[in-house]
Amino acid sequence: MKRNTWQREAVREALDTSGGFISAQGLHSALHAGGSPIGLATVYRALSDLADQGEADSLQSPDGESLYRACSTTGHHHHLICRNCGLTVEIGADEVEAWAKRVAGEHGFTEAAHVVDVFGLCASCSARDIP
Amino acid sequence: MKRNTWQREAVREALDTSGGFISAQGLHSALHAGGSPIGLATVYRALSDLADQGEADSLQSPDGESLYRACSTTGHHHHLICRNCGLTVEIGADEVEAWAKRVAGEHGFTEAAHVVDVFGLCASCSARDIP
DNA sequence: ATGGTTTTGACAATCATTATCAATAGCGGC
DNA sequence: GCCGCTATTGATAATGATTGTCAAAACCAT
Repeated sequence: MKRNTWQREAVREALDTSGGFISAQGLHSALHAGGSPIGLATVYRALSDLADQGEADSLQSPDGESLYRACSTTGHHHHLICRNCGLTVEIGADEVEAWAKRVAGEHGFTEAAHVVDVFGLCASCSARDIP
Repeated sequence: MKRNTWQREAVREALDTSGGFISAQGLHSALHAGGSPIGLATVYRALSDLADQGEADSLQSPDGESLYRACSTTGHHHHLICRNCGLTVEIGADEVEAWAKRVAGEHGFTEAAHVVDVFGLCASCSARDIP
């Protein structure tokens, strides 16, 4: 049976609040900064549970960290992420789904999963012009 | 100044031989199995050099390891990878390039880069078992 | 409130990767 | 070919994220 604990709620809420993608360690720091005595291991567990249940998305930062984010869209989708400020836009991508499935099929591959993420500079960061 | 050492050659050759994506640790094991006394740290350095020079592609496996591969196509391309045996097919993806650029533009993003990789089971691995 | 279980959290363990640094080995100049 | 300078190597320590351990605490149906 699955139980409801304030720790899980805290993680869920912190995720919602953060807005963009954040690491487990980062979330733990944020929670501690907010006065919560939650343990690091618990944050990892909660995040991985949320990800399993589809309540959170996860992806790997370019340097190998796992990042998490509360996703509003419940179905399968991808992300457009500002590499400067972290602003994230959820994007549906039927086009890409179809393409991935077709390409996999053409080469005899089955059980195709895919990783599709777009990184760029959002409008305001572009305007401000980053080096 | 950059020097040519048999170690770097060994890594380059092992990469060519391997065919698919392989981890630094895996390459090191393979080299040792072949009798080479090359050091692990050296393999890491050589791989990261090759990746910098564009002689190798690198990507992160779903579980966070960095994988490397000698890429035959010099230009921009993506990969279709067997998650069981590592067989890799290089795929051009004009469709996806166009899509990524368009989606980024629609949201005011600039300097869009993208990560697009498809993981699946290749024909022979599909035919053989796998639960 | 009670009991049976799940969950927590401090800490150890693991795993990939990077840094350290003395010893080694390319390479240009002789 | 031989010297010397310096980049490179490699054994090992260090790092940093993540996972495992397990007794104590918390949850929930009764």
